[in-house]
Amino acid sequence: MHDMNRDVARHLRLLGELLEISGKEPYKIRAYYRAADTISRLASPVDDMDEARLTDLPGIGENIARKVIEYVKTGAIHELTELEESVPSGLVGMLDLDGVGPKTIHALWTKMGIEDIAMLEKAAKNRRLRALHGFGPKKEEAIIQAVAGYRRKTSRMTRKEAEELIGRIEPAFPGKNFTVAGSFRRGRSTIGDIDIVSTEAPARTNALLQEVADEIIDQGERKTSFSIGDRRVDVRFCTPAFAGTMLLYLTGSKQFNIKMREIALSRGEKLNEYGIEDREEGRTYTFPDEASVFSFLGMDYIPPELREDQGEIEHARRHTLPELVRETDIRGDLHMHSSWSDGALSIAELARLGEERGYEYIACTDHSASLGVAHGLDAARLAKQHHEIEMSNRSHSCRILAGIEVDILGDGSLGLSGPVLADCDLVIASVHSGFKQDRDVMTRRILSAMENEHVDIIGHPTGRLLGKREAYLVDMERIISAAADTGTALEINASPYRLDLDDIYVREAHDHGVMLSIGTDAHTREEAAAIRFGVGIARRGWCGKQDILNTRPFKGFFT
DNA sequence: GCCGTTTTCGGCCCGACTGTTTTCAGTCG
Repeated sequence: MHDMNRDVARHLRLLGELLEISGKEPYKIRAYYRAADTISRLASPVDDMDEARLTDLPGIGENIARKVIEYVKTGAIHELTELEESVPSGLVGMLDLDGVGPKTIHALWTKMGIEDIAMLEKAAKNRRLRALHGFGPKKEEAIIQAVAGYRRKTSRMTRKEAEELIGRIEPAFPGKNFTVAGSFRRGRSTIGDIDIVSTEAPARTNALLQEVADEIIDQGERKTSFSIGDRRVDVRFCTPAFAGTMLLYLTGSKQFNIKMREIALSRGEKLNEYGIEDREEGRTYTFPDEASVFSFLGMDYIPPELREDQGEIEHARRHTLPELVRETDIRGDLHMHSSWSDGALSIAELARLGEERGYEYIACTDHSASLGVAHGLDAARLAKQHHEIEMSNRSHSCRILAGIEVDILGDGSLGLSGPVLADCDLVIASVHSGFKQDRDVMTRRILSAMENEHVDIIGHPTGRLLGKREAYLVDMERIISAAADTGTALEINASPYRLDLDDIYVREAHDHGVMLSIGTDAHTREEAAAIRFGVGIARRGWCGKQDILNTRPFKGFFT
């Protein structure tokens, strides 16, 4: 995300949190949270937006627009600065404790002088909290547990980790009557907790969940929450008759659900996870699947990946949603490594793997020699590799494209010369060094690679490693605009550790008519299956089949 | 504070579960 957008979003959120702890009106607070949300998922920087452009954004009115402009100009928001002076800074951190919310914090602060997590923990252990109205021994114990949980709090999971966790939960559903919903189903690049809808009998499943759970958080006939591996899992039980509204509800997103319920309200209906109640007739309609819910509300089916309240609801009502790319549309993987550099598979093994996966082609894109660590290829070895690729292509139905992943060097030049690149079928240019350059230098560095006539694709364009390394500083607006001008494709790197481009930039690129390519960056057999993650990100970026380079058939690929 | 295929004012999604309560507030998703 753009730094300024991130800063502005963070400050608006903080403003909301401080107002909430101060006990201000909930709707005002919600407005700040919503505005922070909008700005944090904005692809273009707020730096140079005027009041008119800002107020066009959903959830941002005159008041918040002025605060955004104030922050961009002065680096501070006056109202926030004042609030920070009157509210101890440690209180905001207490919001991260499970089961501790703004009302609790307000009471602890004003009635007991508790100002941070350490003070709270001490008071709970000394059994002083039970003196407060509404607090008892169980609440004290819950707070002690919450502090412990906070200390081992982990960041969001990769999708791969989430899949492994789901694998550990599966034994509790021997009948397989469950669907993973939430951000996992929406295809988000990282996952916080796991949400599950199940049509199993609650009593039986609850007993089985006891076996897989590390700790049961709460348990009921309709809903059970537990932790496993320091992750939270929420299970909602339903019958097949109302599985549609239950799945819709638990898939979210939160903003999407709010908007859907507002639409139902405007029709004189009430939407919840059990169905849709016609308030006039007083009868409730139930829906066995999501499609019938959308249909009832006069909308087209919205794929989970689009459910973020980013315009998809309006499109669904006007019947103008795009048809999204599917995994079965993918005809080849455009980014794989072989044993010629740091991969595990030979060229022939790549071809066989491609055949097994039903691909027409795989681009073998090993590293160039300038990256010493990865047994990169120089011109001589590349020529030998091309010969082996030719041999393989004679005997396999899956064609290997003789590609290269060439380094974009610090000054924007490439790790291999023009004539060498000209001999390749496909050239991916990627940044693998000098991540600390300033924004303008990095941006111009990538732009010069895009201007090189041999470069087809920019690999993992922002260089992020999820949960490990932030994206380098780069002006994605300029990159996207240059990609449109030069006809260079931007990669959606499908590795679950990267998922780079981020979906907000994919959507921006898509809107600018930029072609995207999906590549797994696989070094092993197993990693080649990651293509599904990349397709998910493409879908979240509103991409159809026509927007993705590797949905093209082998013939016509080079046209 | 935001917003309008009812509205420029008066609304703002909805329900499960827990703990501390005698009927509900707080938190969460």
